[in-house]
Amino acid sequence: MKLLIIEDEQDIAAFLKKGLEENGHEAQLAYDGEMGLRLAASVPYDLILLDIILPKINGLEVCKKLRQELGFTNPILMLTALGATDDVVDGLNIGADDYLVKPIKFKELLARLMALNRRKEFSVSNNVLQVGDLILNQDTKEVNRAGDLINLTAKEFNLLAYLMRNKGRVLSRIDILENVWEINFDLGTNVIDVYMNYLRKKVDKQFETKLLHTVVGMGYVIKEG
Amino acid sequence: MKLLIIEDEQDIAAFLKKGLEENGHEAQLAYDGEMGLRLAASVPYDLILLDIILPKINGLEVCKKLRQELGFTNPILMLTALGATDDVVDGLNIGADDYLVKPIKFKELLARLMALNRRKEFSVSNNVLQVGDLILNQDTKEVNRAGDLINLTAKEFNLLAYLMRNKGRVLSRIDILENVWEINFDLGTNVIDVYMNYLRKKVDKQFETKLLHTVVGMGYVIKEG
DNA sequence: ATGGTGGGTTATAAATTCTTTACCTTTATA
DNA sequence: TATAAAGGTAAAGAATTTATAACCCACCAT
Repeated sequence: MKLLIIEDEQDIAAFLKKGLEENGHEAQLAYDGEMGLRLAASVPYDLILLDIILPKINGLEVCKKLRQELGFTNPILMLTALGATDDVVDGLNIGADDYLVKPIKFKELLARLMALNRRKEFSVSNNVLQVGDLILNQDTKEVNRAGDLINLTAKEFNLLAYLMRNKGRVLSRIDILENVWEINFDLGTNVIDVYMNYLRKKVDKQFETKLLHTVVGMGYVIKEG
Repeated sequence: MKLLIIEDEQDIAAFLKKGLEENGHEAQLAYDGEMGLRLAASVPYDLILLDIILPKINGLEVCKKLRQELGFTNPILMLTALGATDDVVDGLNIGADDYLVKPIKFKELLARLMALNRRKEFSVSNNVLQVGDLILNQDTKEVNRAGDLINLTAKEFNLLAYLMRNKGRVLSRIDILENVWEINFDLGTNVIDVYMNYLRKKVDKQFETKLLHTVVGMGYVIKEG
């Protein structure tokens, strides 16, 4: 497993990293909440070990952001000082999966990693794309916006996924034809226009802020602004 | 949720039962391991609270039997005295999902119930797959739905197992061909369609809620929704 | 040989999706 | 502001996809 340890106490962090690596895992360290979030946003971890007491952003806040803003779905295991029951309760309510009380017994940590991992199998790869409040899951082929399930046909789904994979980038019709329709010639068609229209009806119409934008003479983009 | 509390200390048991019921759960009591196993065998509980120190059969033994002999797949939450770390580690290795240290803080218990429930869907034992009320045992090759035994041929079984292992994920015909038929070319066949049809007749037809879904242009999924 | 069973193909109707067409609206710019 | 180009949209028709019944074949036990 590839793990992230967010922990400011250097000796504990080093102890955990060493122990985990000796047991065949790959562990990276972050020394404060900010750094932890930055790493989690750029590397797909299987599990995150998260200390509650941290500089800059505390662990509970980090946990919430991991779940809500980064859409992190793998297990989060919190580290807490003995007796901080309220923190633990908060953490579990915010989206942590488990916790360990310091001082950490390594044997117990490993047992808990196994327990968490057993049930993880699904959220393995992060095949979830997000733009604003629009979420597309490439595994389940489900699309949600602000909680509502949106029903798309296969072509519509592929077009939206392609746009979302290139969020913020303007895609020409040729780009889109090549990548979604797998055609590299033919410009005498307006299928794309028609499909953008379909998508808009399903994705944007009933919402205030529009995500699908036309750039006249250039193509289409999906973005929040 | 329907819970079973296996606990010999009457005051703790009563305290738990009362608290859980006040929070909208249904709780039953067993005062020793034997009674606990008997109840678990006859009633389908969503979760079991299990004390480790028990008369007749101790909690660890009960836990093992629940998993191995009764095929109980829902969460087991162990109750343990402060400091009994080894018991906890053993319990987690044997198949428990979590533990609580006595004295029990009720607020924490509730938070943990929520946390367990969120991830409950993934069954613990590796050889038993479950989607809704459909249960497939990869060891005995038995398939049940709502208690009825369903008779499948080998191919049907493998196809269903593959779908269930990927519950919620839409699988393309190519995925299925590769994994169930072990063919990586050939698309001039519709065996899959035909077999899905067989499965539907046996698995879905006589039930109100359908589990097998086709996603036009993408493939098939098994899921509850 | 015979009949049953599992595994697979073919054929076809029905459902759904895709594409084109035709016409309308908006935008850029001279 | 006039004009051409670009984009939006409804609707019809084409094409693809899926469900299902019927059929075929190989294998196995009798």
